[in-house]
Amino acid sequence: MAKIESTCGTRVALMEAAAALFAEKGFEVVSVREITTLARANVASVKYHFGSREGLIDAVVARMAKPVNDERLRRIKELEESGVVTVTELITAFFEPLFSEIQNSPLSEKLFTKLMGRVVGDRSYELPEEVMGQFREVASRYVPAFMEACPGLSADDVFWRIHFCFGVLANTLTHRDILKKVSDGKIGDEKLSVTLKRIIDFCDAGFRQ
Amino acid sequence: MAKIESTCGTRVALMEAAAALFAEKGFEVVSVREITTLARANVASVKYHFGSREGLIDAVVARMAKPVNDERLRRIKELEESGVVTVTELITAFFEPLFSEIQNSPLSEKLFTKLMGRVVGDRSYELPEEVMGQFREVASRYVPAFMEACPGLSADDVFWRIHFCFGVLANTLTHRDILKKVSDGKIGDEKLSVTLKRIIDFCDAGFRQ
DNA sequence: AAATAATTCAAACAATCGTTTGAAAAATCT
DNA sequence: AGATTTTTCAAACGATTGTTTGAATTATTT
Repeated sequence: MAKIESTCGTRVALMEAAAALFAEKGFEVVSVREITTLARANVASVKYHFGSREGLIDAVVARMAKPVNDERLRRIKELEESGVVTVTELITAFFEPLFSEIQNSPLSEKLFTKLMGRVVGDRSYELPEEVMGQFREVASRYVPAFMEACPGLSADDVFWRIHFCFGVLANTLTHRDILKKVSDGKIGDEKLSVTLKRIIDFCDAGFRQ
Repeated sequence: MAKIESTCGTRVALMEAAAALFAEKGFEVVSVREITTLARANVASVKYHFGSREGLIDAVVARMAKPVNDERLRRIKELEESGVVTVTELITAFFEPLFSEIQNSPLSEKLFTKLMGRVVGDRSYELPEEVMGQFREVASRYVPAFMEACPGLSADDVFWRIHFCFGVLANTLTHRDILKKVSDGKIGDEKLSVTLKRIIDFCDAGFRQ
């Protein structure tokens, strides 16, 4: 694995090395020594800068989730101010911020995508309370909006369908490369924006049935 | 965690204890000693009966996946012999065997569901070659069938949509209890068959758009 | 330039990891 | 019954885990 250069200190180098390794292998199976070696830092630097290994994970996850969730909130406010909101608009407002963040990340698209998928999908570790709070706030905005956009649906229906959309998202992010394997390299090389459109179309149809 | 009684020897006790722990925590974070303690067996018994820790994981996963994939193959043969096949029938034939197996499992429904979700969703570990072979065979049957059932779709479309269905399945299995948390206990207590119907309806609509 | 604070470092901590050993116990076969 | 195979067991293996220490180094402030 290539070494990662730090442009502003050990702290950032640690987070970027950790992010790359977490993406590749998952949170639970990456050791502190792997991270510090890749970041060209001392083993003790993790404790010094983040308190513990878990503190580093939390920092990495939080730094990644924050701009996405902020943009989700900004988008739904914008939508609600503009009048009647459709399911399609809501799904798009929920999914797109993730993908634009992927494209702006310092990590390679592939790594960032995998890492983001793990944040959403892995539950071997506890999400940091800071990120849980973000998700709760996002949910508290989007769930009522979805219910208003689908007057025929019960709260159960809406909750479940949002949950399904999450599943599509998480699985696609984490295992995007699997398609290439299964199809002998014929499928899975398209641009991220094309994949995003597939996801939105699928979830939109599933939601509206 | 409650102790697990063995009805036919250490080997089975190890597999059941391992299955329960893998379900609860994930494959990577459960130690051999945790497993043997829960199974009331010696540490060395894992090496004796399964060769290694990985051998035990493989055995647990294979034992779980086999009847499901067998039933999937039986179902699609049955469908194809009966004439024209619809997307809805294919999705049902693919999903239902999993859920009937869940209900027949010696594990509690909750644990088996989580474990099955990890088998489908976790990619921190490599699926055993035996199970990979099962999945390949199932895919080689279902993909052409889906393409025939959706004459308007390209191979790309079909692959991606099957992938999305997998995502819905994996996420629902692993994180079924999350809905209860997010909704303050109001949602998520329904019967498994009801949830299965939700999944099928969602994927069916998403697939046919 | 001296003093103070922030950061890095090699080395070691106890704990746990999966695995191995060789003998004791249990089960099976002759 | 004795002989043979299968299974269990306590104990230890080296390797690796996250964390901690206290001194050396660097950066910042006075």
